[in-house]
Amino acid sequence: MSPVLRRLPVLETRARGERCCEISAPHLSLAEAESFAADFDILAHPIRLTLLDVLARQGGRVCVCDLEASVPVKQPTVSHHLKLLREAGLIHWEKRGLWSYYFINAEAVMALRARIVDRLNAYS
Amino acid sequence: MSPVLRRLPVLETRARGERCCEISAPHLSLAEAESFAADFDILAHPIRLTLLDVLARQGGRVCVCDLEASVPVKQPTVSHHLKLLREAGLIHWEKRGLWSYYFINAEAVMALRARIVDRLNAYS
DNA sequence: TAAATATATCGAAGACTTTCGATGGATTTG
DNA sequence: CAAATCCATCGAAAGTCTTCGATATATTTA
Repeated sequence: MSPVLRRLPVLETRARGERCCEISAPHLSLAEAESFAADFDILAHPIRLTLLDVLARQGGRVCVCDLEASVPVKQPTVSHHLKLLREAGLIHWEKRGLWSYYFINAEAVMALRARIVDRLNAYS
Repeated sequence: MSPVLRRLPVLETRARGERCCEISAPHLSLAEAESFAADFDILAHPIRLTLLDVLARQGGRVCVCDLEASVPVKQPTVSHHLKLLREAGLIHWEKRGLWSYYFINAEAVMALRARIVDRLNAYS
């Protein structure tokens, strides 16, 4: 029998209303949980994942018109998702003449990946 | 000057309406993007992250009453998030007498982490 | 200077998510 | 069997997110 199982009370005979288990407080504060959730949230949309994919593959600058051609939504929606990615720090932009060019912030993406991997390592 | 910059057209003199860049089609299909987005989505909530944290730290079974004590929402909300985690395959449950005991599906969490790391590696 | 263009932003509509009170089924205990 | 308890589910209310047409701004070209 594993140590984990030995630690459990006899389940069916426990008095009602009692705590079930010796349980530690969550080590994650609410603020930490919200911050990690925001990390996952920015990635939790297929359009944003695709835009990041195009920008990462291209390596350099890509204009909005080309990004628009790579996803099945209209231009204002592309601009909206680009804004969210920008506000999350994952991409940069630059205006040149009539065009807006976007490019990956590789350092920010690596930092995000590190935070996410750390969190997931706590779970298994 | 980097190869990336040399490949760019002269930005300001490009004819209007033309493609801006030599851009490859996204290598991510819409279905793939949706599937990855779902992976991030299940983790994109502070309550779910906290519940997973408690379950992972405890290692064994935890009853709903104790999970409820570890997050600032009411019992139906805890049950709702547990259901989402269950449907995503990240946790298992078991009823014993009056109580429901939940526990981590460590294999599913590891598989999720592997998919997420793969995807993030494509971005930087 | 007028017309054309790229794209950001606005505002509204619709969809989806979160939360919780109320309820109900299942189980245990007196 | 009655009372108490745990907790899943339901349904409604509120909140948030996504999408897009319309518009505004900046820029370029004729």
